[in-house]
Amino acid sequence: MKKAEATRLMILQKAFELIYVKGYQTTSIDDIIATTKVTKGAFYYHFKTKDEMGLSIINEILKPILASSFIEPLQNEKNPLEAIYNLMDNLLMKNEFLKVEYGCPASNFTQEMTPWNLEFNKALNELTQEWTNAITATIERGKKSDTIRKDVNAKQVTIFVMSGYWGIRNLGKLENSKKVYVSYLKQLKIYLDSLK
Amino acid sequence: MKKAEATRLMILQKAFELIYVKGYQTTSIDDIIATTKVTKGAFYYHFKTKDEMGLSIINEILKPILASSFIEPLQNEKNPLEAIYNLMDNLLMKNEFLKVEYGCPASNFTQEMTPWNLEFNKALNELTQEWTNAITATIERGKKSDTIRKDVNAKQVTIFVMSGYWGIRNLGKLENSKKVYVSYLKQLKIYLDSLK
DNA sequence: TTGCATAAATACTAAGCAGTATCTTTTATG
DNA sequence: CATAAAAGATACTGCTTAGTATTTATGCAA
Repeated sequence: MKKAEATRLMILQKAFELIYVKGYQTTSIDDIIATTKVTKGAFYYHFKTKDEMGLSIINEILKPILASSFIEPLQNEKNPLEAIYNLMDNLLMKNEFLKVEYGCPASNFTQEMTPWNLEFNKALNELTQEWTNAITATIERGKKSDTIRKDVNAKQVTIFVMSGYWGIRNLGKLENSKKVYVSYLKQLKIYLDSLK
Repeated sequence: MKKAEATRLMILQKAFELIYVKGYQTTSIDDIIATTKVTKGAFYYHFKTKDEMGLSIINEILKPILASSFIEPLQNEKNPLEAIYNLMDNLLMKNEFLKVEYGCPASNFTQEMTPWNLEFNKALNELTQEWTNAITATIERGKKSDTIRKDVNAKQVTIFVMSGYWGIRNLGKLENSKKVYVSYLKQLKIYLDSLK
């Protein structure tokens, strides 16, 4: 029971890294069993299909990453606007797992799987919704504590900020350079300051 | 010479539409010859490989679209900030070819082909660079005509605006709704106004 | 009309793909 | 230690893929 759970998680982890680099469609099960050194029998013991594995990656790998790296940091800072800026700065410039040349895993997944796979779409939507809610809540906190103007539309700002993040990840991927991240962050700061 | 050129273009056009909907990897040559009703012999007469066709799509289909729908509109309006806003509004809300559920073709291509295909990356980079230059030039025009503050960093603003566009296309794809476009556009307007 | 390059049709190949059937090993429990 | 279930190994299947080899039709210059 214990060791099996470990292999399952190891498969998910390694498969996730492969998919992050190569994309879901182009990562074959043979690729996965080659890098995990797990046999096909073992793979199909743990997962009925490739898509079941893909969904497990979203729910068991991506969700915890979202919680720890995308949501928690927002809740541990006092100043809401600083919290949002620092989150982005950390994700783009300091996070060691997310690489500029591979973009954002959730964004990649979305681009690749949506709209032709409904189950993936649903799982990714939930993921995004969680992040959206966390950012919106942070802005509302700012409005309550008077660090953000009352007339600011929290939901709209969230969408604007999130779209910028996804877009700059894609742009960084294209240019293979963090330079664009720096520009983005500077303008993000200016934009966020305008909400005070 | 004439009819052959026509079939070639027809293949590119139909293949582009298929790829826009399904993605490059998952669009097979058999898919393409089925929908174009062109035989494999004809296809491989016009294109040495699938990737050569893909590059031709970028250069012969995407580039003209970029010029006519993404760049020209910027040059035909007097007020630079309005030009940028109206461009985005048109692309997101009014353009009949670009569908919310399929996102932005260039962004999709970038996400899917970069970083593992250098030639695609180069072609897409040129494409993006052209758009970047056009937006930056528009902002500089605004600075000269005093409709935009002199201390505004044109390049930075361009990157910020472009990343927002790409991101919101991806978000729209995920939610399969133009609602997010409306939110994005409202905040874009506020942001652009802050540059006056 | 003949000759020849351009253009297109047909049938094939070799490799890769997700998934399965069947067997063997490991592990937990009485 | 016996045994049954859990976990993993191996070999295979049927199908799809990009690309090729070869043949056939078309259009145009002489």
